[in-house]
Amino acid sequence: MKTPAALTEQFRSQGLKITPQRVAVFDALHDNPTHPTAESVHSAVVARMPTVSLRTVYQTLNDLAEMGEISRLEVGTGSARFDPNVEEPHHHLVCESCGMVRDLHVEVAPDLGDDVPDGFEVAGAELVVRGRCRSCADKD
Amino acid sequence: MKTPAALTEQFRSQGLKITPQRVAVFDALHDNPTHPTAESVHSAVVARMPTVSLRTVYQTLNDLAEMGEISRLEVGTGSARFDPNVEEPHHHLVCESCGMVRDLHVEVAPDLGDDVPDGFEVAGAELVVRGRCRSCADKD
DNA sequence: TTTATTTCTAACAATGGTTGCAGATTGGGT
DNA sequence: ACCCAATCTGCAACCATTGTTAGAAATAAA
Ligand SMILES: [Mn+2]
Ligand SMILES: [Mn+2]
Ligand SMILES: [Zn+2]
Ligand SMILES: [Zn+2]
Repeated sequence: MKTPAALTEQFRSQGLKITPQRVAVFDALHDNPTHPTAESVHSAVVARMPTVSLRTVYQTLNDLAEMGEISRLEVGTGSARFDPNVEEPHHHLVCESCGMVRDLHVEVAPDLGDDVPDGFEVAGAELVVRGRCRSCADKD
Repeated sequence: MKTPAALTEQFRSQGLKITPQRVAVFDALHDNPTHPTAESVHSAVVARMPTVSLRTVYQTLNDLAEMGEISRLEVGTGSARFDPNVEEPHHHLVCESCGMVRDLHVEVAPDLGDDVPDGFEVAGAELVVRGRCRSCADKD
C-alpha cells in the first residue's frame, strides 16, 4: 500500500474526496503487519475519531481493495482480514487458536500441469499454513 | 468419508442415534465431488424428505466434520463448502465467477524452513488456486 | 469568499450464513 | 410396548457485511 500522503494524492486525482475519516483509515493500515479485520481497523480509527462508523471503514477498505492498494484475505477465522502488503508476493500462516495471521515468504510454484482443466484461466494461488502459535501452545 | 453404511455403524458405536435425516445427509455427501454448501446438501436431502430442516443438516455436517469424516472449506465464496474426500490429500481450484470448486491433485511441499516462527506447530497447509473456469470464460 | 456541485458520512435497516434454544418427537435398549 | 436420552424442527438470535438516504462536508466555480 502506498503511504497515506500518496493515497491522498491518488484519491484526489480520481475525483474522490479526502476526508479525515479516510485518512484515519489510511493511517491505521500503513505499515500494519497484523492483517486486521474491519472491526479492528475501526477500533484503531475510533480511538482518534470517536464518531467514525464501521460502515465508513468498510467502504474505505473496499475502495482500497478495488484500487489494489490492499488485499482482502479469507483465512477461515470468521471475518475478512485486510493486508496492506501488496508489494511483496507472499502467503500466510494462521494460528487456529488465536487467529493470528503472519506473512510467510515461501515460494509456492506448484506445477499445476495436468490437473488444471483445459480452459481454466489461473489468476493466482494462495497458500494458508495452519497450526498453533507458540504462545497458544504454551498456554496448555 | 466412509460409506453411509460404515457411518451408520460408527455413529451407533458412539452412542449416537441413526435417524433417517442423518442417513439422508450421509447419502447426499457420499461420493459427491461438488464441495456442496450446507444449503445445497439441504436441497438434495429435501428432495427425498421434504421436512428435513436446514438446522439438522448443519448439525450433521458439523458432527461429521468433528469426527474428521468430512472437511469444511472456506474458499471465499460466501458460504462454507463441505468436502467428503478426506482420504486423499489434495488442494482446490476455485472459479471466482461461478463458485465452482474442484480438486487439485498437486504436490505442494513448501520448504517452510526459516519463515515459520520458532515454536509454531504446523498442522497443515491448503492451497487455493483462483481463476475462471472455461464455461465462465466462454460466457463473455 | 460565497455559492454551487458532487461526494461522503452516520445512522439505521436489511441481508446471508450460521448457531442457540425450547418443546415436541423418536430411536433403540430394556 | 415402554422409557428416556438423543434428536428434530421452527424460530429467534447472531455475526459480518452491505443497502439506503438525508444531511454534512469537501472541492470547484464564480
Ligand atoms: Mn500478508
Ligand atoms: Mn476437495
Ligand atoms: Zn495463537
Ligand atoms: Zn465458473
